[in-house]
Amino acid sequence: MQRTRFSEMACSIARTLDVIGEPWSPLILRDVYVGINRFDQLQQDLGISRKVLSERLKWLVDSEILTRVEYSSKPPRYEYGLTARGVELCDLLLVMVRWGDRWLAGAEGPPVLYRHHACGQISHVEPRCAVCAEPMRATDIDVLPGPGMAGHQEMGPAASK
Amino acid sequence: MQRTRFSEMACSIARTLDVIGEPWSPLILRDVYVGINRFDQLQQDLGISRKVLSERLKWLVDSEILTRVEYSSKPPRYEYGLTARGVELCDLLLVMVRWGDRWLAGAEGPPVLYRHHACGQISHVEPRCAVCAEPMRATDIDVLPGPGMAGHQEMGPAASK
DNA sequence: GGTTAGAGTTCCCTGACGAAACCAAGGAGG
DNA sequence: CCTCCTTGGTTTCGTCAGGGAACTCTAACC
Repeated sequence: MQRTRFSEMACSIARTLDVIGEPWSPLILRDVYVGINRFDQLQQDLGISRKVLSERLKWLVDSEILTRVEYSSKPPRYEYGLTARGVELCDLLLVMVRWGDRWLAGAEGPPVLYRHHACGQISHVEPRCAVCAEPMRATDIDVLPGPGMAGHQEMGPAASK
Repeated sequence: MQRTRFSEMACSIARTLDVIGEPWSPLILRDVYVGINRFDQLQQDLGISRKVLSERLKWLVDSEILTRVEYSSKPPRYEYGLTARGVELCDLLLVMVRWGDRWLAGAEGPPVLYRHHACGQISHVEPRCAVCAEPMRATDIDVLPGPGMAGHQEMGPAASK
């Protein structure tokens, strides 16, 4: 019995979820982003089984999210780094942080703060329109079929909001 | 043997992933957002098993992402809607769309387009700083321990980038 | 009564995850 | 030389989540 193949859906959300739609990959991405980039460090920081970590790392490298770089050849030793698409995927993490801080942090407040270089303030990301730079939330948009929708009938959100 | 409890980690990303860190919940969220909000519609659109759909819907309602509203009492009939926190979680979907369109759409182009009400253009979200409105990407920030980090040693990304 | 619609629930099997043990290839130190 | 440590895995076995298919319940309609 086959697991659902999200990569074959005519939906960018589903395709993205095919790459990163389980908890460990985003958390590994986050660790690599903050500089925790070796196998044992990752395993200890995340408390993940070595087996799952090994599989996830391979998946992320094969998906071109991470690079695997040999930092010592005798004996062979490896570090992981972000690719360009991996760096862009970190945007997703920042949005998760904002949502988690807002709704799940409780009275303790956020465990991690993010200081924006440009303004020097502790801040969160806000989604804005890439064209006009005004806020662009789910309630601010119409959803239309795109060129990649031809030939696909399922996952067909042609409905206008 | 217990699955890892991401909700107990001192990390907003992990906590968010505890709520929505598998593929079906974000896809259900998306469907409800575009107006596909009844059981059979969801099941058909997503091609998900009725069992998993039922479980995921219950989870999302219990997590206060979705509401379950009776639209007919004889016989009982239900629709699902977004809560305020559910609407905010849709930001995550828009970021997924942007990444998926950019890296996974291939030659066909994006399956779905998003038109921003304010400027009327087909657009994508761009993460910007909530304080100064300048772009705020993963490469634009320092990561610091926050108030919710006290008493937690694991998941401790105090490293400054 | 039979059929349809809507919203699930149950059962059995498969695939992913978790714990623990094990493995290989080196380097460092005695 | 041998032992221990480090690094980066791999293997095994049991648990948990997902998938397919069948089933259930409550109504409305003919």
